Amino acid sequence: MIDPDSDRARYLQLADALRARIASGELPPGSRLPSEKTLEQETGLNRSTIRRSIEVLRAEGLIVVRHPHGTFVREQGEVEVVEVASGTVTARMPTPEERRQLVIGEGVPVLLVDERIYAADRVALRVHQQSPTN
Amino acid sequence: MIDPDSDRARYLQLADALRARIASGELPPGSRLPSEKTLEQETGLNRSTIRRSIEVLRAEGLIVVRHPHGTFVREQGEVEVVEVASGTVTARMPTPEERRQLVIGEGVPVLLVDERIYAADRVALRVHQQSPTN
DNA sequence: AGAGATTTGTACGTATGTATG
DNA sequence: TCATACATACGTACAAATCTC
Repeated sequence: MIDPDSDRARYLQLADALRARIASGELPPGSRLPSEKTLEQETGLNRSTIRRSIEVLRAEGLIVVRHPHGTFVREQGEVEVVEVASGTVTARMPTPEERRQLVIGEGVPVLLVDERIYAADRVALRVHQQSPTN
Repeated sequence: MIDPDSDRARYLQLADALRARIASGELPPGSRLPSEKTLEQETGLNRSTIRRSIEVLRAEGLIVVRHPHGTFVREQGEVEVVEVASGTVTARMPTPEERRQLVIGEGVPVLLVDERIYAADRVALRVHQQSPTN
């Protein structure tokens, strides 16, 4: 599965492989990835290299690591819809303080609506034209 | 500066220290951080540990690494304002493909407006009160 | 309560490669 | 050619948190 002679770094190859297994549904949301030890055995890679792959997927917001339970495919929870009539909307990664205060997982950006801030995995913004078509 | 006996992990202590130096303006946008070797000497930490700190700041979108020039405080470039009359706005980290196609740096999320996608460090959304005739 | 197994977290060391100036 | 600086990848050891017996 991993080609040590490839131009592509091994940790990226493994990240690609795991990402593909998630995207395909083989590893559905909530499911646990193989443990680091298992991945070592399956791939022949060093544990440090395995962990770098995991870091990549964490930064992408694809997985969450729960110590010492394992590494899990992120589940999408309830999304609150916030109505926005006017303002400026931007997004960025949260500061550590914002991460703490709003309890934001790794790899999850924040949505900024003027002065308001929302965790992007729990809030979607609804921009109306005139009246919502409900 | 780094307390090896602290409960807080050393790589997080260093990340905190560098983040503070950036926030204070001591390391302004565009400036180069000390090299890994310099940080090793200054902190007494192992290079691997130094690099973990750097990774933290990269994931936060605070810095960019240009191999082999150095590590630099991210500069905010021109921000295009995109007018949005209606739709649903969300944000998430980009996929690797999106990163390539849109040339998005590390630690930069994307803004999704229905089917449209924008790099969050180059685009801000302007939501109208009364929409123009689309 | 205790022991042991499992799994991730932290931190060190070492070697070599890649890219730029 | 040489020096600098980041990148990759291996290895080792121990710690922390949780679960099971």
